[in-house]
Amino acid sequence: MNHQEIEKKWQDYWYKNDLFHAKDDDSKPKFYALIEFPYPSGAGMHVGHVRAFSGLEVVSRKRRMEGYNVLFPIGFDAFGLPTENYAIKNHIHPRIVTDKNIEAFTKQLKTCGFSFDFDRVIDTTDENYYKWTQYLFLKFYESNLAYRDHTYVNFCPSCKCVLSNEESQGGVCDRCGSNVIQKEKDVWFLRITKYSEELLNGLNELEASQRVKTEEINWIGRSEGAEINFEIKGVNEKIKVFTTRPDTIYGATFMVIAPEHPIIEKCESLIENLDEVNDYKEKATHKSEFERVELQKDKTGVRIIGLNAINPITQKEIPIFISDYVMMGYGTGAIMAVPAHNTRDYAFAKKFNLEIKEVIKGGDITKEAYTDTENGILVNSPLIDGLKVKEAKSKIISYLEENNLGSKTVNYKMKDWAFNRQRYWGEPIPIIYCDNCGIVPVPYEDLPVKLPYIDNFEPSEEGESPLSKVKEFVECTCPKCQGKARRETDTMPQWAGSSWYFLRYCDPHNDKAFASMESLKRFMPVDWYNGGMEHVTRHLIYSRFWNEFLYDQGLVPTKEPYKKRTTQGIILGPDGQKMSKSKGNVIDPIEVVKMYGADVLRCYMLFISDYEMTTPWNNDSIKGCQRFLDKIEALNSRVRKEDNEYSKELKVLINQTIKGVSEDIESSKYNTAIAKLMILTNAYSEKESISLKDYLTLLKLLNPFCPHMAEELWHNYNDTTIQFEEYPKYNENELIEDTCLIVVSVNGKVRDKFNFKRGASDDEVKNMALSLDKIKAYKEAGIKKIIVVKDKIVNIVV
RNA sequence: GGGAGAGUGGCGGAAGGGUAGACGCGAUGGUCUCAAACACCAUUGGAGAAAUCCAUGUGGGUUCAAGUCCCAUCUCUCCUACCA
Repeated sequence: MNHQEIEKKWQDYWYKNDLFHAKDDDSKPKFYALIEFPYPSGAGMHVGHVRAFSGLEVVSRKRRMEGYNVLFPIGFDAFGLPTENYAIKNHIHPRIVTDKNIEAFTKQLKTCGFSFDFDRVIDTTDENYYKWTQYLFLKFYESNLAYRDHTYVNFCPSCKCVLSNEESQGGVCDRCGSNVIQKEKDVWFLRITKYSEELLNGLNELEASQRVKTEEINWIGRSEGAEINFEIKGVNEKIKVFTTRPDTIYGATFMVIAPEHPIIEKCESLIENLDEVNDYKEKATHKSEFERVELQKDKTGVRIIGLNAINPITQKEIPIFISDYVMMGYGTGAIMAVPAHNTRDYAFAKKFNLEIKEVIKGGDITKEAYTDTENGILVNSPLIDGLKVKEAKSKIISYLEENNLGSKTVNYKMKDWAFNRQRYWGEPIPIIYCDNCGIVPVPYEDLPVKLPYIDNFEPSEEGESPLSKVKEFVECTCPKCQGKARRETDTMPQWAGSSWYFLRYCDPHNDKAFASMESLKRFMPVDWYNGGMEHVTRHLIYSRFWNEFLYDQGLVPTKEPYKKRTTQGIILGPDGQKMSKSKGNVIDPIEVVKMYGADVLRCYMLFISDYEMTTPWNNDSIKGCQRFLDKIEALNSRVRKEDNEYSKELKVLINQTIKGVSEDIESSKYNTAIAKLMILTNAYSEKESISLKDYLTLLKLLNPFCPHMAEELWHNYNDTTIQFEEYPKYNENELIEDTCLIVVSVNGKVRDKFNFKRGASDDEVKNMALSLDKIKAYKEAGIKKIIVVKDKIVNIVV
C-alpha cells in the first residue's frame, strides 16, 4: 500500500469536511483535550511534538467514537525571543518570520494527520488575540493585582531584559543561558502571591502524578513560622526577621540582613563603616546568583558597625551583618542567626568568630552545627527549657504575640511575577503615563494597543525597549485629561499569551469578549491537559493563577482550569543524548513520515516506551510498527465477508483486547495498548480466515492510533468514515476461558503446570497436583502445608 | 543541602505479592531467490549433554510465595536550591 497516497487522501477528506470541528452542540457530552500549543520555531516540528500530541490525539479519536463532542484545538505561542533574535540576525521582520513558520508548522501537523480543530487556530501575536491579553491585563490592574514598583529584579545582561523568578531558575536565563544579575528597575508585577494559598489548595482537585503536584507544591513553597521584631539599639527602628524555628531564639547570637535591605539607607547616619557596607552591597548586587551560590562554602559579609539589635527575649545586644547568603526576596530579607543549629549560620559564626550558643541538646557544637533537632529538647532557654521542639515553638509564639514582639506567619517561596520585558516581539502593555494624572490605563475601547511595524527592533544598550525609539508610538494623549502623555514601551513576557489561550479556544472568533460565558460553560474545564514536565513550575502555575483570578471576577465558570494533567517523556537522539543540531542527532519527523508514513511514526512514538519516560530514538525498532501495520493490511484478503460474528476461538482474546486497550488508553499506557493490538493481530494472522466482525473490530481499535490505515481498510467494507463509528465494547462474560493453567510450585519454585477446569474446588486441584509425576518425589520429603490460589497456583511446602 | 523518580536480557521495554523478561528490535538457523532485499517459519536471559542450577544494582528482613512490601546501601536521571 502506498502510504503517501492514502494518507494524503484521507487527510484531505477529514480536513475538507471539517470532521474534527467541535460543535456548539450540547446534546452530546463534551470532552476538552488540550495539548500545550507549540512555539512555531523555524526548525519546524520536532519528533518531541509528535509524541507530545499523539497521546491526546488517541484519546480524542477514541472519544469521538464514544459519542463525545470533542474539542481538541491547536494554536501557536508565537511571541518571544527566538523569533526576535532570528529576525535581528537575518534582517527579516518577526511578523513575516512568524507567519511563515506557522504556515510551515500547520502543514507538518496535517501531514501527521492530527485531528485538531483547525477552525480554532490561535496565534498569540494576532492583534485580535492580544487585544484580549491586554484586556485581561487591565482587569488585573483594576483589581490592584498588576502594580508598578521600583526594585531589584532578575536581569539578563545578554538579552537585556527583566526576567521573572520562573524564567531565571538556577540563576540562569531561561532563553540564552547567561548568568542573571540583580538590577534596580521600574517593574510591573502581577500579584500572583495573593493566590498562593488557592494555587496550593487547588491541587487537591487536580488529577495528576505525585511528581507534578510535588513540584508545584515545592515551587509555591509554603512554610509556617514566625515573624519576630528586633529593635535596633538607640533608634526607633525595628528589623523584622522570618524564622521557621522561633523556639531557638535564645540561640540567636547575631543577625544577618540582605545587602539590599532598606534599613541600611534608613540608618545611614549611624553606620560608622558606611563605605565598607556600601561597597559590599554594590558588589553583591552585581554578582550573578550563580556566583553567589558558587561561593557558598566561603561565607562573606560585613559587620555594620554602629547598628546593634536587641534580642527581644534575652534583651541581649547582638551585632548585625550584611551578607549575600541572605536574600531580599525570601521572608523579610533578614534572619536571626542561630549558629549552633544552622549550618550556614555556623559557618558564618566560625569565620567571624561569633558566639555559638547551644539551645537544643544532643549534638557537639564545638565540631559542627547540630541540625537534626526535630525531636530535640530545649536547653539554656529559661522560658521553654525541657520542652520538645514542637511545644517550645507554640509556647514561644504565644509569648511573642502576647507581648507584641512578633506573630505566627506563613511564608511562600513564590514571588510576585515580574511582567514587563524590554523587547519588541511581545504584547504592548496597555498603560499611559501622564504628568498630571500619573499611571492611566488605556480605555477598553482603545484596545488593542497595536505593536507598531518597525524596522529597528534591537534593544538599546541601557536596556530600554526598542519601542521607546518609536515617536509615533510613545507620544499620545492622556485619556483622562487629554494632555500630552507617553505610552509604556515595555512588552509582556512570553508567558502572557499562554496564560489564557485555553479559554480563547472555546470561542476563538469572538470580537465582543475574550470568550462568551456560554461557550466557556460549554467546554470548560479542560478535561485532560498533557504537556511537558518543564512547564509545571511555569506555565501551569501562571495559567491556573489567571483562571482563578478570572473566576473571582465572575468571568469564567470554573475555579480550576484543568481537571487532569499528564506529562510526556522526552525523546533522546539515537545516541542517548538530547537531540541537538550541533550533535547531529536530530530526527526529523517529516523525513520519517516520508519513509514510513504518518501512521507508523505515530504508532512508534507511543510504542517506544511508557509515555512519561525519557527514551532514545531507535532507527531499527520503528520497523516493528511498520510490520504490524503490514500484517493488518495483509489480513484484508482473509476476511469472511458474510460472517458478522466473532470467530469462536478468538472471542475471548478479542474481548480481552477491547478491555485492555481501552483501559490502557485511559491511563496513558499507550505502549501496552499497542502491544495488545499486536497480540490480537498475530493471533488473526495464524488463522486461515477471520470473520468480518473480527476484522472491523480490530480496525476500530486501531483507528485512534493509525487512522489513515484504519480509514482506508474500513472503506473496503463501508461507505462512511470510521471516525464516528461506535467504539467496540467488551462482553463481561466472555473475558475468560473455561479452562485455566494451574502452576504447581514446591517451596515457591515452579515444578509443573497443568490445565484444569476453571472454578474447581481447592481439594480437586490439590489432588490433581499431588498426582503429577514430577511432584510425587517431593511427597516423600513430608508435606507440611499446601496453599491453593483459585485458578492460579498450588504451592506445596515440604 | 532539599525533593521526586528510576535501576530487569545484546537493545527499547512488560509484569494487580502468585509461571520474571509480554510486545517490539536485534541476533542465529531455515524456507523463498541465480543472489540479495522483503516476507515467512523456528530458536533466542546465563551456565549445563541433561536433570537441574543461577538470574530483576548490592546486603538484610517479612511471607507458603518478593522485581513488586519493609530496613539499610550504592548508582543514575529530573526538579529545586545559601529557603532562614
